[in-house]
Amino acid sequence: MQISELSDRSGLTVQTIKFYIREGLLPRGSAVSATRSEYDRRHLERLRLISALREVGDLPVAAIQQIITAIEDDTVSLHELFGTTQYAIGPHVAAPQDPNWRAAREDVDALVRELGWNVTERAPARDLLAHTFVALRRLGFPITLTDLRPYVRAAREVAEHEIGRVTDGASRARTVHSLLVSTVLYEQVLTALHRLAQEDASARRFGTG
Amino acid sequence: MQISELSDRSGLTVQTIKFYIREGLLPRGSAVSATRSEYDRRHLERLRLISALREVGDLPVAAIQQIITAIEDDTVSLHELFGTTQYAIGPHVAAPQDPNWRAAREDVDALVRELGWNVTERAPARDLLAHTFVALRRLGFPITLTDLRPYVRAAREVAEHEIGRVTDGASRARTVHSLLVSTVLYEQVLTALHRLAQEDASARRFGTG
DNA sequence: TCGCTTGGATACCGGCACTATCCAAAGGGG
DNA sequence: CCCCTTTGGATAGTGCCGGTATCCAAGCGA
Repeated sequence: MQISELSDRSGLTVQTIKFYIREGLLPRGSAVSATRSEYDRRHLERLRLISALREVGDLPVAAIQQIITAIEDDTVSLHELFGTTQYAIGPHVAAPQDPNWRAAREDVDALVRELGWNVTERAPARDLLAHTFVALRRLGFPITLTDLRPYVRAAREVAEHEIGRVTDGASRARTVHSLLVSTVLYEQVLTALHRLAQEDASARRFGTG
Repeated sequence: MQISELSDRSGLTVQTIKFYIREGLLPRGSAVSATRSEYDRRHLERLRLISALREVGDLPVAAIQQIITAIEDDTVSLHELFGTTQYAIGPHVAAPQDPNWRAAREDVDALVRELGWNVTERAPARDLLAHTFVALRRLGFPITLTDLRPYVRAAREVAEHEIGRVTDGASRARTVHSLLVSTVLYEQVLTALHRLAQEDASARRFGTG
């Protein structure tokens, strides 16, 4: 198919597709002549993946580029791809020497150790959690490990479910999509349901009717 | 205190503080002379709140502005403030006439109804969830209500815990902070723990050691 | 033949969250 | 009292990001 058809079917403009090619998110079509290239189903699927990661997952283009690079390297295992995705998602904070921050990060590391979770030292999610600790404490809402218990429980159950859902038998492409979907997209599902459940709880507690 | 001290204590530059005043996130100090204003503890607390919502919650300035406006209006109830926050957080999607989108949104509405949740029709989280449905289906990963069960359970438990934690006896300012913290900041806590739990699950399932 | 599409390159744009500058009018230490 | 710094307030500029727009030469196709 030509780029115009790719555009129609993906819902993205030709310009945007060219942009994604420039940025290395999408491989070039196979050149048929100097002014014609042929695109196939995989290009379309790739574009759908990019759209999902951008529009739903809200990932920056640069992060998607890193993920794509890992996807296209067949020597990258599923777990390594997972790590790449986590790292690309961020946040990327240069650890400040603020003692409060250091203490929070220490608490996070202790928590992970206590839970026995097998998580990289560099996982940005550690920083994200530490960041929330610092902010909570600065606002005068100290956080303790018992406060976290319900969150840990919920996170563990949901994560277990997600990783278990990754289809392992199919093609690598399919499996990889399955993994990304389970992590990036279902994170949004959890967030959305969390907000809805909060609103309901708020209505019951504070609502007037 | 003067603006320079406010700057030191909040960790924000004088420029940024002035910017927040211009944007209506922070009230002006009480003018002492043409070139001197007095700031107090509330200004500092406000700045800490703004920083938390910006840096940890990743809210845009415009969203924080809406929340602040609601905070400062004493006639706004806690539940209304909650709604304002949810709305400010977004996403703000102009519902397209795409039939897939309509169907997804219908599914979300049906789910909310079935759960008996008391949630506004306009809650952006409905759109967020619908958005994920569309993306998942386009990628060939259809989603069913049973898939959602673990998420619903987790979301409900955590939300219940959060709303229950909102301190109701203290001053309005304190209660309001408590509510915002419980929603915006703990959303990040949940996200971070979710990612960590996923990495652990991934390590166990796909890890090499 | 003639208009439309394409590949490829380059330039440009709008939104966002600051950041820099400037000015006149105070402080305030020596 | 002098002079250096700080401040309030306004206006302009910056850097990043994710696209858009434009242009050109080279096909394609009716």
